[in-house]
Amino acid sequence: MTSAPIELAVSTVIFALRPAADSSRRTVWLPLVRRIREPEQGKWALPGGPLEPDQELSESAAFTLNETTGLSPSYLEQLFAFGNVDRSPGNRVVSIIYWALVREEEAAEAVVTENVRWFPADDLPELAFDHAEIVSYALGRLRGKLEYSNLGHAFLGELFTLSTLREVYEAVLDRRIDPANFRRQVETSGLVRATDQVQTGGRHRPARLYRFATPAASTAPTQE
Amino acid sequence: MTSAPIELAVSTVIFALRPAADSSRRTVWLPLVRRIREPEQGKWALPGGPLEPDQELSESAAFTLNETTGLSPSYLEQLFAFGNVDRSPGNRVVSIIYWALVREEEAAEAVVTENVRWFPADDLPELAFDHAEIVSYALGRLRGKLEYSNLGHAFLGELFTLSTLREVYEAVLDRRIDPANFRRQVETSGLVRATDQVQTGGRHRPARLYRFATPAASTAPTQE
DNA sequence: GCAAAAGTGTTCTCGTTACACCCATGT
DNA sequence: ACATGGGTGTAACGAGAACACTTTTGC
Repeated sequence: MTSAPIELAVSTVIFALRPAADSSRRTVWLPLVRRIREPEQGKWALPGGPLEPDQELSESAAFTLNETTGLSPSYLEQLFAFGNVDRSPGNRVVSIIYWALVREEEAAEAVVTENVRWFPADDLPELAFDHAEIVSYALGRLRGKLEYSNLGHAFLGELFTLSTLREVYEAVLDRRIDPANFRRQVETSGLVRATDQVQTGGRHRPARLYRFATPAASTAPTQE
Repeated sequence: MTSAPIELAVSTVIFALRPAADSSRRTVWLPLVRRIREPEQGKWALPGGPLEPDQELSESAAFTLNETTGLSPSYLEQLFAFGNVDRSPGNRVVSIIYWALVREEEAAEAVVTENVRWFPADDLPELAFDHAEIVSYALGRLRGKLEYSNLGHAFLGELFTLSTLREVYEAVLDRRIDPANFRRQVETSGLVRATDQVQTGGRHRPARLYRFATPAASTAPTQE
């Protein structure tokens, strides 16, 4: 009289910046996969899969991320473990959710198939299971964390202008930021260092290029 | 050729305020259980156990908490899922960790046996597995969260003086706080409401009693 | 020259800190 | 009376918001 074992899965909320539908500016997008079997067949869901016995949690997240988008994450962190008894009809699944960021330059090359598609974070289709709630929670974490860390790093390449960095913040936080104040805040934060290069080409004064002072941000208690 | 399944456990870091060893003021304490079998037999560990198929994650945490201390938590929130491949010798265990607060008045009645004992958070014995790392992470969360929420609620009864509340903050954050400034900050925060009662008995001016404006704090994405 | 974004300067407000000082009670 | 913590007043400081203004490019 052994009951069915509890299934343990790892799924990932993957964020990237992409031009908005009206292409005026960038907004937050994420890739979803269409479920090809029951339960919830046909609905869109977060990429993920069962945890393998010899696989670290973050490895599992990175694996499904690559499987889905063909990309490598520039940032990856555990979000939360969702395990409500009734979150999946018919079986008990505990999902450990990660969230990841990928650079815009790379996200442009991401794989798109019949069953893998990118959606704007503020205009999602109906999602399977409790995944809508998960995405909403992940978005909150992204916004919150951007304000007290150098998370913008993960969306940008090595060199960038302060305008570009500001656009990242405006896209994620979905509000305008005063360029003058933003400049001072970033410069005094110490997270960023000016280079002696500038970016020309715009119909205006060239912008100085910056780089991040620290290589990356990882705040999980363990680097698993 | 099926490999051993991954074990899924739920453990809890339980915090309470208790008088320090020199009894001068209160500090943070937590209960640990002694492992009575391998692996890591004899070492102290966080209370926990395997997740049952029909049990919510938080139910499992509350169950082991009650089993260990005989108490009910006034606050309970998921902390993190620890799942490194090598964190437990011989088998693969993914532990979903909760952290909990219990009121001082109740914590005084907590069960203590040969294999269950309370320790000061800043003077722990050698712990089993990665539990020392887990406790350290939980302490950081407790301190961080205290500063931007009404978490102090969970340590206190319904009525309290602002001095008592300040002592909670001083115990958790382990630093002195200016009473005058603390008073103003709390009063303008709106988290607290003055009553028309005072507490007499001290050899000084009676202190006004306050109560929290909101019944409780729960910030997990799901109330599981 | 003009538009546009880069970059600087200035002021205002508000929250935090430090600390002086008064209040009300028990002994 | 006086010690003790409860409670109020106030000035200094610093971070952030608002916005005027100057600089340097492309066209």
